[in-house]
Amino acid sequence: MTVSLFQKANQKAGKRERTRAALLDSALDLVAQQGMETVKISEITKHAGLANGTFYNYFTDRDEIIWEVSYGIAKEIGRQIDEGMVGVDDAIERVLTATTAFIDIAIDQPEWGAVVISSNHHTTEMRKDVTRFLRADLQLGLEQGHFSITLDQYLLDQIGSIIVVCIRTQLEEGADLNLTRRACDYILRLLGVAHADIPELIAQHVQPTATS
Amino acid sequence: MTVSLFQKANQKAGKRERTRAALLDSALDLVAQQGMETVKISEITKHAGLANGTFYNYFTDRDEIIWEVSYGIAKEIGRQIDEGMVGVDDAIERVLTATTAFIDIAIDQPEWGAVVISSNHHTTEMRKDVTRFLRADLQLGLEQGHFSITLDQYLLDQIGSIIVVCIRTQLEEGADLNLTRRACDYILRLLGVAHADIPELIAQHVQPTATS
DNA sequence: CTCATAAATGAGACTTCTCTCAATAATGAG
DNA sequence: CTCATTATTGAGAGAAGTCTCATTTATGAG
Repeated sequence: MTVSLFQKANQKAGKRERTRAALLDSALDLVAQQGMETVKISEITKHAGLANGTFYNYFTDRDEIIWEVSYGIAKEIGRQIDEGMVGVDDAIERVLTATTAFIDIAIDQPEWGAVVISSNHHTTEMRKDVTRFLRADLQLGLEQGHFSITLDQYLLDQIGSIIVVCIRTQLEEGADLNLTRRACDYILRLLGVAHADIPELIAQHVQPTATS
Repeated sequence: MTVSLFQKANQKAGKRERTRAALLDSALDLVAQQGMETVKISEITKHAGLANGTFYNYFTDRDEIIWEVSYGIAKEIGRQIDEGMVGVDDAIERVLTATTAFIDIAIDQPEWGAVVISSNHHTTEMRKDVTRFLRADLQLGLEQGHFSITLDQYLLDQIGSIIVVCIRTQLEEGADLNLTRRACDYILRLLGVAHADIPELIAQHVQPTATS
């Protein structure tokens, strides 16, 4: 159940780094279970197998660690998405690839999905971070003549929100590839892609295999 | 600044009803300012000009009053929207009318807008309540051959979420009729309305006059 | 192995609320 | 106006956390 996003590459780092990562991973776990609002410091330390006071050797307060958890996840998801996009040149393909990758990651790792959803509601900053990967692809699509849109943060928020609803629904009701396909459909409709072309485009890109 | 949704028709009711309504209106005000999570009971009573203990003559705990506030608003918005829809027969017109009315109400009365946004995130029940007015109109649109959709809660959530993003953006950045028009545009695109028809449809329905 | 340094510990002082209740005040029917 | 009923009051007990700090424990360079 426990993932170790922060421990990851730090196995051989000094004790200080390892304890810090243990606290972050513990916080991630708890945020996943109960949301960002209600996690208690005493829970984070207990769940990490540490004493209460240890927390204060590493973070000044609750907000600080919660923010680092969110940001760490956002960066990691961005990294994973980029990984799968190398060599994809067509803007529509890029949008579909990124969207399905994003949703797959969030569903495969519900801890992250929960954080993505909370962050999206609560901070404009995180929202910009999460939608940044889309902006360049939409710009490309405009240049390639695929889209009929006004490209600004409002549009990015609307698309991000389609993705978030898709993730939230699957987290609540169970994974369902069909909902991912429909999210892709809705996004292409929003972007003004010709209605008749959409089914074929999606069929190619949303295969019933999960990400690695 | 203070609205009196709950006091409204109760001016002549007994003292009990008036105090209860005062607490609800006070809670509404505070929820609007700081969200549903952080409102304290002691704040609600203080802001209503009552003593702390009075709260417990009317509600058992925080959740109870917060839920009543949300639900009261949802019902009132539904009522106001229905009011403006009498005699509108075409499904597309109905969807546009309801959408713009909803957004206008939430922007005109930011207290309500804030609650709508919070409720949407937090309870499936409230989400169903808020999207109920749409369901029948989408069914009508299917029968009239206007839409190309699968009509279920997922679609309703996606449309609701477009509206919520529109409201959130305007609450954060100031009222902007253009964002309302674009939300309508996005919704019609989502519903599969022919791209070429949309501008004209929207121009008729989103006038630069606010609701009554 | 030794020892200076760094890390971890957890009891408890503090803070910030919620909720109770005996005492007080207001209400309105007769 | 009277008085039983109903509503309000606010002090304080209790619950649930946060954060501090003197003390103990672990680490690893020499």
